[in-house]
Amino acid sequence: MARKKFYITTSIAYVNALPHLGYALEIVQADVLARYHRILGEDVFFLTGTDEHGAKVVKAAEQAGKIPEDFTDMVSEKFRELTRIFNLSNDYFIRTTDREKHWSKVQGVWLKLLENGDIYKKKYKGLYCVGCEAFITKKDLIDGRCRIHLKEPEVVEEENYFFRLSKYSKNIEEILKKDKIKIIPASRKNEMLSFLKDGLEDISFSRPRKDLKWGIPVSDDETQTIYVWADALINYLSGAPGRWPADVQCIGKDIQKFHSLIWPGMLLSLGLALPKTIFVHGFITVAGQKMSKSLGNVVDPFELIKKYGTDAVRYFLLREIPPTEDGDFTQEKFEGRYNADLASGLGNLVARVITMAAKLEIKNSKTKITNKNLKSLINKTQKECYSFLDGFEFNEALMAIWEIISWCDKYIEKERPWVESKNQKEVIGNLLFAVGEIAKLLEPFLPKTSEKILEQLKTQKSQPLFPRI
RNA sequence: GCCGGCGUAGCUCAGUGGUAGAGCAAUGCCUUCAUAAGGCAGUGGUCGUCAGUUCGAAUCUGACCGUCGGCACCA
Repeated sequence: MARKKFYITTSIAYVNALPHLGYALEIVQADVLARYHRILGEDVFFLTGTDEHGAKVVKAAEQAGKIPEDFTDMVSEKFRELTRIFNLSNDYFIRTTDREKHWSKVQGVWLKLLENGDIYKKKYKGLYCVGCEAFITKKDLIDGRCRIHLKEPEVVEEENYFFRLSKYSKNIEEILKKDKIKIIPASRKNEMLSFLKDGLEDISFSRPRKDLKWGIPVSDDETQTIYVWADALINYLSGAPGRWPADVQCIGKDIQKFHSLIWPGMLLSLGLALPKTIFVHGFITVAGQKMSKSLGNVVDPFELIKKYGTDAVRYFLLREIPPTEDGDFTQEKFEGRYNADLASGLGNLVARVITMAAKLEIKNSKTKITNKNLKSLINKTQKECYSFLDGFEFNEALMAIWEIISWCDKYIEKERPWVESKNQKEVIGNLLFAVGEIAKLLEPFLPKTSEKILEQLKTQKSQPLFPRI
């Protein structure tokens, strides 16, 4: 029998700025799911990458004194490095500047949409701010003036290609209502449904080449550049040939609309299958405030990892940040979690068990579980853990695992296995077994730590997993 | 403005009609195998405010206050 396929994607990161902790959350969550489904024996493909076109990137490149080609190479490499330091198990890293893999696919999709009659040319009327050298939206206005340049914008008309999204509006509404694409959490689905009530409008799919050179040219019209949606979303096809449809697409709440409305519209037009689940995570605030350059409170994941280690940061993101809501980062919260859960909890338990086993020369390979309560707790926890992961509840899954740790600490206190007795070896045997099971359960979340624990069980040499801060 | 979420111990949150819960932090005691780690016990809350339904409300209803999010071409 063929193995069940599992295709999971993250959004592709926009390379106008360096990676921050919020993006790390998304790739770590996706990594846990990918690793979990590999454990289930499924044929997993895990895709991530970078989105590299558009005016903002050109601007950021200029500010950095670089040409877009070099700038995007540099920033994209930073994101690739992020995947490495987080120990990500992604199978591919797609870049939208990849002409061979991505451009050709995008242009092919464009032609298909055109063939289906879903792309047409239309005059686009927009508010253009001379100061910004770009179209701005009503949101950018204060008293009818651009909030940056305090000038009234001009109404400018230009010709764009449009995608007939309106045609699929009813269809998309049905799809979301019937959970043919399951949006998690439900509150995000409701947002989309309320949006769909009024029906969707057609959306522009291109910009004049003169305004946007850094992008993929429209297949049969050199005067136009393909706009972000028709470019970036295609990465899910170009980055993993033969893998579509995705089982899970991990995204942030800011780009929900594109994934829950525009993307399904495109797929319907193309006659492709729909993604099964869209998982929408929240944002990370810093001491209750939005992370932003202007506030100067952007948390650099590279520095965090350098200071605390990969798995400590993974643990914080998965345990402290609610999966689908905003969560808060502070140094105090981070170190609190670290000391309480990782150093005193997991790390300390592993150390005391291994030390006792080593002293008595009890080989892990010969241990078996004799305590019925422990046995049923482990079985129960494994089931819970898997079902929490099916529901994207990473924090709950970790809490369940930590119950075993707590049980073991109580068990040690009660049995006092450092005192010589006739069941001393049996007790330590049970503990060794439990620690091994904890390590196995932790693999999707803290892969390196899991490995270290299993290694220590073999060598019986205790080394601190998480030195106390 | 419209729509939706939330407001429970110092902090983070669980708890959808029947005598208020967990983890962290703080306190006391016990213990020493272990990363000054572990165990036990207590402390700690008029469950946002007001009104209503009910024998009985954190839990249902309404109003109000506070807070957060959504309301398409920035991704």
